[in-house]
Amino acid sequence: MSRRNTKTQEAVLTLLREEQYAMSHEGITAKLEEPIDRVTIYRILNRFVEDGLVHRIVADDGRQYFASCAKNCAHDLAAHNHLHFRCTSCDRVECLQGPLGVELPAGYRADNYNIAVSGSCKECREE
Amino acid sequence: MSRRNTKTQEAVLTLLREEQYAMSHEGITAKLEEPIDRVTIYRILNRFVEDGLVHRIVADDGRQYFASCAKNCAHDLAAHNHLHFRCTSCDRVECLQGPLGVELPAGYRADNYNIAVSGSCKECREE
DNA sequence: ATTTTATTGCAACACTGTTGCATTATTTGA
DNA sequence: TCAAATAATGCAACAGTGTTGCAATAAAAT
Repeated sequence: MSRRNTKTQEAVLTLLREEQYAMSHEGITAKLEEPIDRVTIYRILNRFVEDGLVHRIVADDGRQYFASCAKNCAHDLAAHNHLHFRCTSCDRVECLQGPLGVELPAGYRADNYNIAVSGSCKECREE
Repeated sequence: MSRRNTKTQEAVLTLLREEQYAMSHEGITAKLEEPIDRVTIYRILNRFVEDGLVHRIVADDGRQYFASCAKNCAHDLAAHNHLHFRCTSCDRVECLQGPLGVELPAGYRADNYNIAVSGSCKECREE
């Protein structure tokens, strides 16, 4: 199951790398110049997550957001252990600051961290 | 919009209070003796959340889970600032330990904390 | 007992994300 | 360079979660 290079994948990855916010499928669709099928976008994103190029955040609106991984964070669980903030006004999701001291009780194993706080971001509050 | 007492609401609240895990709509339906309409359950749960009787967790499967609030946590945002763990084997969601030191950058306001970690719980790992 | 209106149940919908399958396009290797 | 193998795409259809509209029901208030 080796990967192939395609324009569509390139377009999505470039978009995610340029954007400072985590993007939902909806946001990605909106920003793409050439329209790409909804299903294809989801499949591309899932592949990126599998390959560790992108990380997946489930915000507290229950939707998936995707953000380009910082370099070398591929498959590094700890690197995904940071805070995500969703602004309920502008609906942007951003990754904030470094790792949090989230500790599980003995005997538990974490496979995925999903730390999502929602509220109003600085920009929206200043308006 | 004052509230009225009904058997259905009583049944759902009792269920949530007896259960040590946070429950999804699905789980609630499964445990109810008298069947209650899906829509009604959602409406009851949303009312409970509004009234601060129950808190809502969005796990990293994107689904809503509901847990009876500890006494006096009603509308107290800080009290909801704790870790939620979803076991991907037994699919149970539990509320773990005390508040976390989640700090937002200056200018941000948090309206909702949703800290969800998934993995394997102690019980499932011991099997 | 009667009125008021919160609650319920049904049908229908909106939305997110996935699966199946035929078609297209990238790789690979002769 | 061309042909075969197969990854990626697009369309249709589906599954699941959660919501809204509306008529029927039932709790509370008079």
